[in-house]
Amino acid sequence: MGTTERSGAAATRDRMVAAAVETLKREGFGGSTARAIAQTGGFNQALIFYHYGTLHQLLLAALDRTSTERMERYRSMASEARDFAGLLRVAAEVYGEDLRSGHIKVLAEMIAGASSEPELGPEIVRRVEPWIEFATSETSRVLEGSSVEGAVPAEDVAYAVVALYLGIELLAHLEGDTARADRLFALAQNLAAVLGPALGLVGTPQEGGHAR
Amino acid sequence: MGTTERSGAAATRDRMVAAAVETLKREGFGGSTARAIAQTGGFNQALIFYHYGTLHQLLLAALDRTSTERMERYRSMASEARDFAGLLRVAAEVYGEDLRSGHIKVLAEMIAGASSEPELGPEIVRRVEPWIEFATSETSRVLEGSSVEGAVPAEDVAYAVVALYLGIELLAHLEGDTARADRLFALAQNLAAVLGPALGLVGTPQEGGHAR
DNA sequence: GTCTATACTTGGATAGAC
DNA sequence: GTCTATCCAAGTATAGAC
Repeated sequence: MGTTERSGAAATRDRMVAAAVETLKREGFGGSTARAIAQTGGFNQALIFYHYGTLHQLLLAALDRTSTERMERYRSMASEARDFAGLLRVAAEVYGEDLRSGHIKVLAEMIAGASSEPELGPEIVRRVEPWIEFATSETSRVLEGSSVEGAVPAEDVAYAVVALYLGIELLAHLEGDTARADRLFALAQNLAAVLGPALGLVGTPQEGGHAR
Repeated sequence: MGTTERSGAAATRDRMVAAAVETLKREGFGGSTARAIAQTGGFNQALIFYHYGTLHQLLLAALDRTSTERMERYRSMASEARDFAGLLRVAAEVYGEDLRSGHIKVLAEMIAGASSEPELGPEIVRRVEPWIEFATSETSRVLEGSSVEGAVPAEDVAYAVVALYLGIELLAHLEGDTARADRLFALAQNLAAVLGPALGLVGTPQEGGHAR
């Protein structure tokens, strides 16, 4: 039991969330109508309203699922990295998965879509915050003891990193091309190898349990 | 004459584009319906189809207008800057204008909205490319003669910069807060002051005529 | 809990008067 | 060239049968 499968209701709700995620990735926010999602999942459109009340609730549930799923992945990724370069290396790997699978696209689409549905705004803000917090704690860890600690506020760097991720998603999917994004991570790793030691950046994120 | 005002047709088309831009900023892609735009501009909804054929064409015209307008501003800004730090300073200023006025939001919304309207994709790609090219040429200029030239491909940096701009737009408007973005530019200027000289970054973008 | 049928709304687009 | 009126498609959401 749990979130996997089961006869009846829970299993259906699961399938519906999965269908919503897939539709958001493929068709974007504007293309994720109740009818489109139902067709993707092979169930009836009316079920969405029976189980979730409104389409927005289902979309938010979809965002919740990808968000927590990926957050786990990013956390375990970060806990494995031993230094700054290693953190960047695994980050590139995990982000590569996202880019190709479209997980972050769900977030970007929901953020952009929120402009036309004001009621979604606050709900989405709540779901973006954990990512900024995660990026902040990883950044502080990397900066700890470095020569720029104090001069570089971790929150600001974290904000930039999250923004960069979202922007890359937008561009990569627009052009249907992930090669540039891949090269960007390679470049970041090279720069890290050069600049990191010079600034005294190390970061020892493996001390576990530190999760916010 | 020209793009400013005139009796009749040209003036109306101008008002329509202006209304489309304003609506895109305020309501996002999904909220920019023909009816919403017409109401914003105080003209009749049917006029859009008379003058532009389809709503998409008007939206693309709106993107064209903001895009070329802002490109001029960015170009003249860049040509005034004498070194890397100066470039960052004026960039912060111009981007601040954009952030508050919502000019880049139009671009971000169109990119995100393109997911659900496949026909828009190629048109939007065409309108994003000049920005990446502009960022690329500015980046090469800054890197020229520095110690990292050769190790740092200008196109990749430019891609990252454009992505970052788009991402900041999404986040800033979601949270209705431009303070973080402002601090980010302040931070970038501090880092530039420290790292720039160390890497031999200078950049002398004032040699004019170098456009594109 | 799931389906079919349908009410209601909104939006893109066209026709035709002025 | 601009307006009113209207058509038609697509969307959210509900009612009611199974």
